[in-house]
Amino acid sequence: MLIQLDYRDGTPIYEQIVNRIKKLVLIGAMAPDEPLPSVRSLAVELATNPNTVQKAYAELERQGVIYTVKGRGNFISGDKSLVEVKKKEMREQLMALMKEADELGIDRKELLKGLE
Amino acid sequence: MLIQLDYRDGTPIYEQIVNRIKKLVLIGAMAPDEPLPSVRSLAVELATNPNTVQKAYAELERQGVIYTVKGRGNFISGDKSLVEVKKKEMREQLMALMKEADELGIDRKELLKGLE
Amino acid sequence: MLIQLDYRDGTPIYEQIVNRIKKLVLIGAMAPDEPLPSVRSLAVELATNPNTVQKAYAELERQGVIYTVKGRGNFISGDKSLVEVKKKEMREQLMALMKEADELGIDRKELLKGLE
Amino acid sequence: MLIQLDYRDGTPIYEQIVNRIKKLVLIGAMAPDEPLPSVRSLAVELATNPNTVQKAYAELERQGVIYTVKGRGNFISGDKSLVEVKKKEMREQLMALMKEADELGIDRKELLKGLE
DNA sequence: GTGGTCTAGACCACA
DNA sequence: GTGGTCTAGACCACA
Repeated sequence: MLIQLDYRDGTPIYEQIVNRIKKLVLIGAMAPDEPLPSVRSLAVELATNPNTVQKAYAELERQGVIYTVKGRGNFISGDKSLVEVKKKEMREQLMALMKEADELGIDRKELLKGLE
Repeated sequence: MLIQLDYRDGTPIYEQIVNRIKKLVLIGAMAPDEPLPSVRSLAVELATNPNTVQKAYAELERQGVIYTVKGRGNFISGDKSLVEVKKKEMREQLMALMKEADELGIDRKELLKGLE
Repeated sequence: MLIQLDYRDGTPIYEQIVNRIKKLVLIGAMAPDEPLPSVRSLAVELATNPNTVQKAYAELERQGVIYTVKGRGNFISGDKSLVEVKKKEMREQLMALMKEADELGIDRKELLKGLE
Repeated sequence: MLIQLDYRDGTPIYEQIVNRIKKLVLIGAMAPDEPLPSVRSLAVELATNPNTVQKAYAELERQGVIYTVKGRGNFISGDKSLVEVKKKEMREQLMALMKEADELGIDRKELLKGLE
């Protein structure tokens, strides 16, 4: 798996793993029901602790990105609507930004110029 | 000062203080060279630890939002370009968002629809 | 046999097999003394590990739902009172629920409204 | 705090802690914004590992039962609707039970007799 | 082999 | 002092 950790950046390792895998799923690099590397093997690959990978996988399962089968491993969920969820999140971020701009008297048009 | 802390929201208290004061300055609620409440008095007002307020003020000084005069207190910087700095930050956020959208194959136009 | 496993749902596979077979017996889909598929064939059918099916059968035997004849295979028990046992279990669950409701000050009548 | 662990029972310790605290909140034994014992002190009290308590608290926060303030501690959420949520859960359990009874040809009235 | 839980203990940010 | 993250390693259920 193409996961690169950045030990300098402040975000926790387990969170970096979560984000990376979510990204891989979002861009379609990992197909539904495709198995993820085992907790232990990924830990070795990333030179980190199995507990840390475990924490990342647990969070991914909680978010519905993957599912776990005891004794078998972890697999990508078939949830195709993940991109839709992401889109919604981005819309919310944009609207919050626009609201902030308004409060500061910054022109929306100017802010968005050339972004389309 | 009109600062309301939200203990439930996860962001550290010192960061909430920083954000609130930046906001107050940005919207013009605090004029250049206006004094801020002393560390101790604000700590009392917010029912928090003086260390926390101190940390917030240090961060604000680092960002150039306020300046400290030893023995006299803390004051709002006269930096009128603060809004400009903010605008630049917002542009960067927007460009990062657009880049992410591209990676996920989300149409920029669709994402920005109705925001102007 | 009409057994469908759900790998996404968290319950262990051997337990799903146990539950499914108990259900089949309870609803009368499997008659007393009827033979069950062999461990190996069911394992193949379910694309799972023979150990898993073995564990499920052992548990079913422990519960008295099936019986094993060495060299011949596994068979449904003639225990017609299985439904009675189930009914008793359900009563116990209901009474535990009612007890919990009492502790929380939830009205039993309200909780049971429209269920008869 | 009145928390008793049962090391014999199979449910994980962290989950027992979660359940106990939820119960205490549900029955009103702990008021909103009341502080919980610190991770370390509860670990000592229960003769368990701080990580285990930490895991329980993290889960409680995820469920909205408590909220965390870094450097200060954990506090009970003011969510009064917790009982409502619980009631809804119990209704769902009851309806599932009734459905199962129907499938087995068990009379609902008989099953519910004397429970009100 | 695979995931889940737990211990013992360290280090860090925050208050 | 308080919570959050992480390491190193053990033990267990499950497949």
